[in-house]
Amino acid sequence: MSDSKTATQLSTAYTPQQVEENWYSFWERKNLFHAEPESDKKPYTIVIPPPNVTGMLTMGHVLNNTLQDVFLRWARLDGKHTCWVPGTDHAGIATQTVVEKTMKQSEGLSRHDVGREAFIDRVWEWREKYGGIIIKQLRKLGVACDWERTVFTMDAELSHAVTEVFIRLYKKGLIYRGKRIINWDPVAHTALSDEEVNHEEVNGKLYHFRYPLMENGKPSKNKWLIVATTRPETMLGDTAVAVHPDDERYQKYIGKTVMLPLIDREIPVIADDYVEKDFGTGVVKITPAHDPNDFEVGQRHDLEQINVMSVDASINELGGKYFGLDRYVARKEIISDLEALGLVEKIEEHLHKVGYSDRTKVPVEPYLSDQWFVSMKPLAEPALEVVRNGTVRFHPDRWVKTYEHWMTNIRDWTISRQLWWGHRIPVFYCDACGWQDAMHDMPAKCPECGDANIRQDEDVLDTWFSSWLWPMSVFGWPNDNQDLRYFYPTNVLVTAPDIIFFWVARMIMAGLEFMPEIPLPDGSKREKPEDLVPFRDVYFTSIIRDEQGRKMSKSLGNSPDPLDVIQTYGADALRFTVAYLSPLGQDVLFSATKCEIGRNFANKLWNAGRFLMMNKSKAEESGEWSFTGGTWKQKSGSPALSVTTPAMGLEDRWIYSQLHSTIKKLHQAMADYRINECAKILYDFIWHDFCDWYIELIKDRLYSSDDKLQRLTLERALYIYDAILKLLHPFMPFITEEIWHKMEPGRNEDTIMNQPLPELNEDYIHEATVEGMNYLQAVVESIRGIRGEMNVPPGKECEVHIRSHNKALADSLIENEHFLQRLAKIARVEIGADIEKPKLSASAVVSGEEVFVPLAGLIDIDLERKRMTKEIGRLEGLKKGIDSKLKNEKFLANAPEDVVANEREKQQNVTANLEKLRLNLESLDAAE
RNA sequence: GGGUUCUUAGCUCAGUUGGUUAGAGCGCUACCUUGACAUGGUAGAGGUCACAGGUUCGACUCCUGUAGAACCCA
Repeated sequence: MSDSKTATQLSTAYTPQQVEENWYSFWERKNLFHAEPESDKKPYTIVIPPPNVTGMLTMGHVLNNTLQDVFLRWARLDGKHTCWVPGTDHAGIATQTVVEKTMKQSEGLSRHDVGREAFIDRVWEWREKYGGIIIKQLRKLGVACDWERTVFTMDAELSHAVTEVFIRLYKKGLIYRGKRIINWDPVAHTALSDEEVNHEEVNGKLYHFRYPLMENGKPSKNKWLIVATTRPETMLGDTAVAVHPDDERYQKYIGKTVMLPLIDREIPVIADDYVEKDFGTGVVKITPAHDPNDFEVGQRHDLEQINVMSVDASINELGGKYFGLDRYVARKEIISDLEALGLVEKIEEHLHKVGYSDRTKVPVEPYLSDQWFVSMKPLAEPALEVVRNGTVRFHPDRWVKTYEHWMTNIRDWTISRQLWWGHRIPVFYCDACGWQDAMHDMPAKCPECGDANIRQDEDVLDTWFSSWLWPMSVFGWPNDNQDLRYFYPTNVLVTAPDIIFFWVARMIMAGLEFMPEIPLPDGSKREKPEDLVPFRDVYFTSIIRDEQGRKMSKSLGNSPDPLDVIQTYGADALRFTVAYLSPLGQDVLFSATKCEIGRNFANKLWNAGRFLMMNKSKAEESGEWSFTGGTWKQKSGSPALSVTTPAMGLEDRWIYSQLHSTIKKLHQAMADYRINECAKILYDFIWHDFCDWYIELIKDRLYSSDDKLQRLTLERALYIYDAILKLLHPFMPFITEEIWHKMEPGRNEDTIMNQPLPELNEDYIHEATVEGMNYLQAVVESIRGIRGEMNVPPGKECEVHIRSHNKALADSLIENEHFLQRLAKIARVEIGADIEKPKLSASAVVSGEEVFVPLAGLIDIDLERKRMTKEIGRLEGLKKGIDSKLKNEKFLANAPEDVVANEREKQQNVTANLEKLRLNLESLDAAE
């Protein structure tokens, strides 16, 4: 197939679907994403925030992974040795729940029916079959993950790291077991950490109950203390009522007792300054086993802790007649029973916060139980320091405050979970002698007494207990190896801000605690904080919301399926749109139709490329010349043309200048993590500078009969276009790869991924050139404006007469007057200092120069008068502002010199322009 | 209750250290199928930058307060 056919056969609309499939399999087949340590290159590493193994691709993932891919691909083109490690986490509760449900539905079995080992086998089977769908889906997005390095938190190596860390912290005394009030998930039947609980405001009730005072060993019939509670059912476990020690109303009752109704337990009235005098009646019931504050009060006063609930939050045998009832059923019955006894004082509407399980969405139960905890204070202190001193930088940096707040008020981490799926706690017990220790493998017999009955702790660890090791464990920690030495620390972590505590903070702690033993690549000791932290930069992504600003969620059904979006618009379009719409730190209101931004942009790029290729094919038609390696080659061996060949026109110098400004701005914005800025910079340069202006400007030369000029023109345009493809590639990898290959058919097995970015050369950035071009553009636009407003038919040619006193601008315009023909349908240009204003002409002032468009027979004097009056009005307003500034002595005294000078210049220009406009308006009146 | 953030054109949003004639995309209006592109081109309408104070020669930008919205933590 000849090149010319290829080019002309290109569809006028870009269709991404097939193109994207093809290139992704090409990249994978060539193993382009894989990286091994290379000592002579600088690494650039990212570890993926591991999606849940049960997960499906969401818009959140799209944003997150697009950003990572942009950073990584940019770094790669910028000469770094890039490695992006993908993987999933085992998501203890979610995965276990999914498999339990499946089992229940298909076989009617519970996990207890099959037993622990068999159940875990089933989870693995499920994972083999369905787990990691998201890993496949991510490929559709085009991400450059090193799939060969795909890891899973339950892999043997990563599990070893988990156990090792547990053992070390255990031996250091930083992991302990204790009986505490924790957050209990009554559906998943497990403890949760504080971070896994979401507090939401609900309209509840505040119940006021009468607890009869004891008099002479009997409950009084008419004296009572009124307690206020939002949770009546917990009264079954009350072991005291409390008042504030300074509360005068209740002084006389302190030390007395009341009778707990329904249960008939005599409980003391105690004084504790935890009680708020103003809340409710100032008397609170104390339930040490069901409220964290009450627990502490209970400890101070040595109160009994009575746990009245089972693991499913139903009332247990200690709840008397309510035994077996669900907590909310029990609540209703307790209220009606108390009402029957006349012990309900009142019930008020009450807005309060209820904690919900992050996983199962049911209200958590504060629950007294034995759990494992990590002491966080010692780990938090150094981790706080590295963020405060900028070793780890947050983008946007306001998250530092949130981080500081959490780190300085940090509480111990509940790490045990009453689940089967996960890393089992590596603590072993000998019941015979009471020995216990943490170790990798179960000992055959007790090291103390020799008893062979050793049992392992039943619980597993919080999934985040493996995730916090992720940047180390994916490279094999605790084994010292080249991967870990070379790729750690990673460069940037891209994550949603809602897991700043779950994950970001804890990873920093883990890095500082566990990495000092791993040497640097050169074998020297790793001791500087910047080598220990898991990443230097953390990019907190936007949150993707729907068009009404609601969070995307499954239950609302307001989340477009990214795969559908990709199918409709293409992955490039989705990626670009998401990057374009996501300012650092602000939420994004997204809907699928917004992808038209990216799709249209891709189409624009495609058609610009198609246009250049069609011209290239035409130039190659004779067979004498061919364009390869970025230049023209001739069979006879004539020297190639080059972009550095002299005689660049204004438009050439201008587009080179714009290109290098663009490169410069992109580097800066990229370094500042202002990704939406990068997308806008590219969009504007490509669409407006390159397509709207440059391509239009070179058409005359492309269509000229001088084929040398044609080739030279094309060479320059193709050079710019090639640079565009590379700069845009991180955002739109598929289409850029596709076009890059189409540009030069010989590139078969090569890839744009391995090309270097166009190098910034500031010598090309040329202020005077840009000014000259801007003048030309402004003249064109003023003529178009006149034509438009005077309703000059588009096909009708006009003349333009320019009274110019600026020789440089005039010369430049004379040199480039042919552009006015193409861009403004101007048949003839007259330019000079003594040009007369033609009668019956429309006029404008551009850069101080008067532009006249003779319009005999076409002009509508009234319309033109209106147009000019409007412009005069605008300038008058402007002048007024400037005048008052320059009259203000304080301004003259205080403002910097350049600002004042600038205002003076503006004043002169505006005044002169106004004068010209007024004169021209007068002459219009005269012409009538 | 504490903290963070937001409020700029009809809609969605940019606007980096205070000095711009306050920008873009969509939508709208008019014209245009001109030899890359109608997923397009040209021109145009549309904003007292939530409100009230303050700092400053100068505030969309900094400070305080008010109103509304969102999120996080107790």
